[in-house]
Amino acid sequence: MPYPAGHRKATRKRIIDSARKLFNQHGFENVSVKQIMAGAGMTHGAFYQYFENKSTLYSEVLSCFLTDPNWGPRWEGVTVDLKAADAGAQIIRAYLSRQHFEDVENSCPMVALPTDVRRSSSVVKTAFEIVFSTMVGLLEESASSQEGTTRRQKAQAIAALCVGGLIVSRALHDVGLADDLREASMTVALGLLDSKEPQSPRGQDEPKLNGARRSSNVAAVL
Amino acid sequence: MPYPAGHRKATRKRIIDSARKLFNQHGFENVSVKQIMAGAGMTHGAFYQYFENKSTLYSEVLSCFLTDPNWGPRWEGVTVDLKAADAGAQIIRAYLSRQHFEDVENSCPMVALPTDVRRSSSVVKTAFEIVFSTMVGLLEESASSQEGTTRRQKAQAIAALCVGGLIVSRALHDVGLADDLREASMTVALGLLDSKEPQSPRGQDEPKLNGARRSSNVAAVL
DNA sequence: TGTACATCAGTGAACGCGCGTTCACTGATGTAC
DNA sequence: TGTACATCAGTGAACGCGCGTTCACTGATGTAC
Repeated sequence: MPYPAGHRKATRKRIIDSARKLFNQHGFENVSVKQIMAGAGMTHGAFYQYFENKSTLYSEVLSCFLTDPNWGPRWEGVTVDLKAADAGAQIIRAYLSRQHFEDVENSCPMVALPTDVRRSSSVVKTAFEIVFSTMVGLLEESASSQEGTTRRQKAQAIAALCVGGLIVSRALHDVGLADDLREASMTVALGLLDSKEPQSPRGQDEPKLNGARRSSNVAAVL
Repeated sequence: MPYPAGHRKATRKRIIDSARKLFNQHGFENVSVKQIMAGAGMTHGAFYQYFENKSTLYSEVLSCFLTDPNWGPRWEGVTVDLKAADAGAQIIRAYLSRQHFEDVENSCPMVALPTDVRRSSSVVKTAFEIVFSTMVGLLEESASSQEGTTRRQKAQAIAALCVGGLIVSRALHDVGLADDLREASMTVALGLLDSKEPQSPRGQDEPKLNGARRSSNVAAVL
C-alpha cells in the first residue's frame, strides 16, 4: 500500500474544509471546483477521486458541522461551556457576538447558507434541520415556559432570532445599525430566555444540565 | 415618435417584475439574462437597451419594493391595514403567515435574498437597509418599551425574528417542524409587541397611529 | 384616405470566457527481495 | 542497505456547454404629406 494510512482521509478533510469556507463566503453556486481544490492545495482534476460530483459535496459539507466535533467553528475569543448553568445565555452571546458577525468564513451554516439550502435537495435540508434542532434542544434546556408559550416554542423563537439577527445585520450597509440590531437581538433573546410566568415563583422549570444531548460534538453546530 | 408613450416604461417594468420573481426563487447569481427576458416575453438581446449590465439590475429590483406602491407583493388572502390600532400585530401575522411562507416568488426580499445582499455592493445593501428600517419603524409605533429595552430595540428584534423565522422555516426538510417554528415565532413576536414594563401601568407608551411614516408605499416592503 | 418614411423596440447569430467533468499521464510512495 | 517495482494520489489538456455581452439586422409603429 503506497502512501501512509490516513493520507486520503486528511486530503478529503482539506477539500471539505476549503469548500466550507468558500461556501460560507460566496454561497454554494458561486464557488467553482477549481477554487475549492486550489484552497486545498491541489488542482481540479483530483476532486473527482474524492467526490462523485459537485452536488454531492454540498450535503457532505453541511453534515461535517455535526459529525466531527473538531471541525466546529470557534470564533476568536468566544467560548461556550455547555455544562455551565447559564449555557443558554452563553450560546446566545456567542452566536450574536461581533466575532461571529465578522468571521464569515467560519460562520454557522444557518447564517451563511439558509437561502442556498432552501433551493437544495432534501438531503441538504435534512442536514440543516439537524443543526437547527440541536440548537433548539440546547436552548430549550435553559428556557422557562410562560403563559401561552411552551419552552420548546420559546427555544425555537430564540434560535430564529439569533439566526435572523445575524443574517440581517450582515446585509445592512450601516455598520452602526448592524451593531444596534445585533445587540438588540441579543438583549431580547436573553430576556426571553429568562422571562417567567409572572404568577409562578422563580426557580421552577430550571434547566436540566446533564441531559444526554450535551455530548461534546453538538458544540460544533454553533 | 414611433410606439405609444409609456411603451418603454411598461416593458421595463415587465423585465424588473420578471427578474424579481426569478431572483426570489433562484437567487441573484443563478438567474441568466436569457431567463429574465424570456419571463418578460422577449429575447436576451433587448436587455441591454434597458439596463447597462446585469449587475445594475440587482439594486434596481430591490429598490422597486420601496418606490412603487403597486409593486408591493400581496400574498393571497393576506391584508394589512397600516392605519389600524393593531397594525404591528397585523404585520407580524402577515409576515409569518403560511401564505408568505409558500409564496416564494412574491416573497419579501429580506427573506429570499439576504445572503445574496451580504455579498453585494453597497448600493444593494443600502436598498436592503431601507426595507429593514421601514419595517422596524412600523413595528416601533406598535411596540411598548420594557425594562432594559427601548421600543426601537424591541422593534428591531421583532423584525429580525420575523425574517429569521421565515428563512429558517423554508430551509427545513420537515414541513410540520417548519409550521411549528413559524407559529412559535409568531406567538413570541406578538408577545414581545404586547409585553409591558411590569411595574408601569398599562396604557402609557401607546403607539401613535398617525405618524408621517404611514404613507401608503411603505406597505410595499412587506 | 393612402403611401412613403424616419424612428427605434426587439431579434438572434456570434464573441470570448469560465464552468463541470473526463481521462491519459506523471511521479511520489511503501514494499519485496 | 540498495534497487526494482506495483500502487495510486494528483496533474493538466481537452470536451461540450451556457454564460454575459455585442452588434448588424428586421420589422412594427406613428407621422407627414
